[in-house]
Amino acid sequence: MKEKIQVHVADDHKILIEGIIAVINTDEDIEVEGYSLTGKEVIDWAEKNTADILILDINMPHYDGIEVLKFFKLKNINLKVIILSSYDDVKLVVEMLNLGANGFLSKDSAGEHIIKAIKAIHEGEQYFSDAIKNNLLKLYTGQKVKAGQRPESTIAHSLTDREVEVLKLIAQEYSSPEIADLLNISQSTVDTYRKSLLKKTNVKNAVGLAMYAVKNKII
Amino acid sequence: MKEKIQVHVADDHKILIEGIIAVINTDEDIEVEGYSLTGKEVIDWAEKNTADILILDINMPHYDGIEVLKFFKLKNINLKVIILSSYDDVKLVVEMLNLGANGFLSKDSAGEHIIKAIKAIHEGEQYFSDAIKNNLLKLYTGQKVKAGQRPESTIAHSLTDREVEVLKLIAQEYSSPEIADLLNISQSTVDTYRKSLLKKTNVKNAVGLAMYAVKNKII
DNA sequence: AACTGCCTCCCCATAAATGGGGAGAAGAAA
DNA sequence: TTTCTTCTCCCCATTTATGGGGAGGCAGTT
Repeated sequence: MKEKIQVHVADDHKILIEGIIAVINTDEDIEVEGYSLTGKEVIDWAEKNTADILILDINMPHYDGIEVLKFFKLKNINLKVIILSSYDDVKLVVEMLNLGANGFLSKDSAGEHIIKAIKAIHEGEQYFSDAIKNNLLKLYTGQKVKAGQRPESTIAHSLTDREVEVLKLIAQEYSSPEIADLLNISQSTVDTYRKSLLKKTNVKNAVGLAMYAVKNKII
Repeated sequence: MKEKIQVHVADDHKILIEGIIAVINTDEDIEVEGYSLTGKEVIDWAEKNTADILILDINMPHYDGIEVLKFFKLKNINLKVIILSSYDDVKLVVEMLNLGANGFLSKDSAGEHIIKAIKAIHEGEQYFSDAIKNNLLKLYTGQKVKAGQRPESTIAHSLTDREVEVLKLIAQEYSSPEIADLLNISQSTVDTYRKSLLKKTNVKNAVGLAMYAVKNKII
């Protein structure tokens, strides 16, 4: 008799965690090792414990999914990660793939998909919700997304630290003069960041930046 | 032996529904009658079927929670409704109370709270997540929120149809000249709407309007 | 008839945002 | 050393957004 696959679940919605646990418990080969309610809890947990697979929500208080992945990369923590997402945002998927995520599940998908995803990823494959897979294929026409293969990021023009700082403040309704004040830099500099943010994110105006920040869980 | 309380669950996240069903099944007095994945499904269901209590997500595709409540009011459908919310937005709570919602559960709350909420509401009381209750009390100091009582809305300066139209376009990155074009009105008029929107929503700028639109599920 | 809410448009002015360009300093990477 | 990135700041100009006011038309209510 083989060992059960150990899974850790991280999501800020307790009800959802309970649902996932209930679903996973219907399968004999998988076991929920524990759960975390915030990104901080995940990081604390990962420093002392381990599991085979982490199911990770991208939207959590105190360090979101992306920051958790960055932490793992930094600390060389090797954990297979399934991203649980409300969004089928392709840019986000690419960024997370580059950060080491192994699969993506939309919260819309039925519970049974969790089981499939866990087993596939445990076997070293990748797993994508249909919606996400389709979006990916549209982007990387000709490139197939299958086990062991990872599409190269072409749009990962990731924002610099300072750009993210400014973006956060823009999304919080601050004007350029106010941001300049808060960051102790000149308004010209803030405006420079505005321009590069508009270019990099490919949106039209500050509203678009705010929406981008929301979608990408920057705020 | 008394009848079980019949509950219908509406949420666009199947996993969450499964979680709620799993939780509810642990209680002997409650039974899940069925579920819906979109607002439209809820409305279709409500026209032919009934239950004691509806657990309703505010954020669903094809008619969101608020529109479902409005439909119930219009059709005089009397169903006790528990709102399942990711947001503790007070304005939203007040609006939904006025539309006939009986209780509010944050998705953050543990599963056991669902049971409590269902039973309380079935007894004719109201039920609020702690976070929501606290916010409400802050607003209506002195007014107690308990069974049979419903706080009067003081901030329900609900937006007019045209204002909502403009707001939607603002949140989609359109500028005033563009909106004027789309709605076949003059830029001056669009700017007038911008002003009244800023006043009514009490935000600072277009970014704030966009965020308001997101929070209040207007887009 | 008087009132009220909503939609529409205009005047004025200032503040803010966008779009283009250039450029220096510091530090990391090659 | 040279190259690259990031952060910083400035010039220019135009377009948008914000803030204040007023006002007519229209529909529905009292």
